[in-house]
Amino acid sequence: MSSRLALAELPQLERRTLADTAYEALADLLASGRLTPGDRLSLRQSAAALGVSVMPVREAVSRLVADGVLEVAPTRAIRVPVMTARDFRALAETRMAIEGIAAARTAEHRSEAELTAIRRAEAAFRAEAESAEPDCTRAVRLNRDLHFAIYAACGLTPLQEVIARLWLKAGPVINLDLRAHPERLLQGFALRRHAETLVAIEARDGPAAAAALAADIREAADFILSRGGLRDA
Amino acid sequence: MSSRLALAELPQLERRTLADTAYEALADLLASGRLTPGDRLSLRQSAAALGVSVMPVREAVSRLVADGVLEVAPTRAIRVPVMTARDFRALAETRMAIEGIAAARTAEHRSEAELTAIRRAEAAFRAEAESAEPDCTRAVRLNRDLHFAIYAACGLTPLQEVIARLWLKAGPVINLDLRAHPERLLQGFALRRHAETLVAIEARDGPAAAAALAADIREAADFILSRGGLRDA
DNA sequence: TCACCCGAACTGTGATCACAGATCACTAGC
DNA sequence: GCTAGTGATCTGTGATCACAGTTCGGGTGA
Repeated sequence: MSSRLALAELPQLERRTLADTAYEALADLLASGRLTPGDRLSLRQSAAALGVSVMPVREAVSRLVADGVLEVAPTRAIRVPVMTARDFRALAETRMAIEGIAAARTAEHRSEAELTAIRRAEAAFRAEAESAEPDCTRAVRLNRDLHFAIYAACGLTPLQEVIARLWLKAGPVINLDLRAHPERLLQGFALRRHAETLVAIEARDGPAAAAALAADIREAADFILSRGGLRDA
Repeated sequence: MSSRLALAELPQLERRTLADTAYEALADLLASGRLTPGDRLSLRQSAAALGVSVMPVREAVSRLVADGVLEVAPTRAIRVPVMTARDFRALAETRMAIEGIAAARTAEHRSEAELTAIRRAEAAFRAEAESAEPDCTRAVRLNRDLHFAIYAACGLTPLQEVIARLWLKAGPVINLDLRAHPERLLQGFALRRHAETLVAIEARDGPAAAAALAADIREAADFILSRGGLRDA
């Protein structure tokens, strides 16, 4: 047929189910901290809010439960898990190890284009953090963008997916803390570690990139733990 | 009440839904290689086989899809993903990195009881592999037991969960290969690496444990890739 | 004033039905 | 003989209903 070539250029249009949409909506609620540890979630209420039946929400929730981002209590209530300080520490250590690996690989494998993207993301976060009136919500998103710009260049898709799930799990705690204590952002804690990481990636120094990024995670976690907002183990 | 203490000793009995059971049944099918890459899965047929309605199966499948262990094709067909050689290599490299970390942490933190458990698991696998007529299915299970005995001692629950998901994802490919080429087991490839890992853990040598375990994963992956059973990227 | 109990309203879980789209065997037309 | 089309049957997706267990508020008892 004459249209063979033209048809070949058509992008595969993705199939989005209502469950996918519901998943993203809930994940966003969690990642942005509007759903905080201990909060309960009702299938029917969520469904009503999203304007669909319970079915898609049910599927979305079951995925989030499988990820450990939500949990069903023995009483069958769905809620955001309340992490103990011990749990949070373990999660942070896991993130330091795994995200450190990704940063190291990025430092060793990154292309120039990827380096440019990382530089741009770092600059965007810095601009927000150093601005006269930083917007916390925006800063959190830019911080996430920077981290994932780094992980995207590591060359290992499964590793990225693992990290994305860990972030989803840590999201509620981190954002809850940030909303309660936005001053940390102003002190530019993360800025130095980000700069160190960027320098290491530029220099193709894997171990240094891993160390700097792990330090970033550790300091953020230490800060949150020092606030004492988490339940003891 | 007088029975307060006695009641406190009761273990919380877990609530098992049909969806949980269906999930385990399907996961077992995948991990044991009875469901191989490319196979299609029907909700209704699976439900009939399990003697339940489609609902629990649906939920189980949606979890497995979220884990990347199953996928829904754009035609809405559910199937076991067919990995390209490139995908499998990326998965293996991710596993080498992450499971290496776990092994290193185990070497540095393990208790004597955990070391004993690991020794026992290693001996069990060795006994099966060196027996006159090794049973492949059994050997695969013992190999898994050994690896997870190591990971269980790493002290980081989130890390263990991450690894479990990676194994589920790699399961179909590995088991498919093993069923097609059981001779690798007989040659005792893995035995040396297991022994090296055990020695390193005994000596509390983290880097050595990570290297030995990563080598175990790499050699298994290389063997499978050399068979050419996987589609090119 | 406090503890208890009962019932209404809610919870997640599972089954069933409805529907649009995909498959596949088969046939009509060239 | 081979292709295009057609209809029965299957697919996953979503909505709805049924049910048992939980939660919570209001009343009754002491």
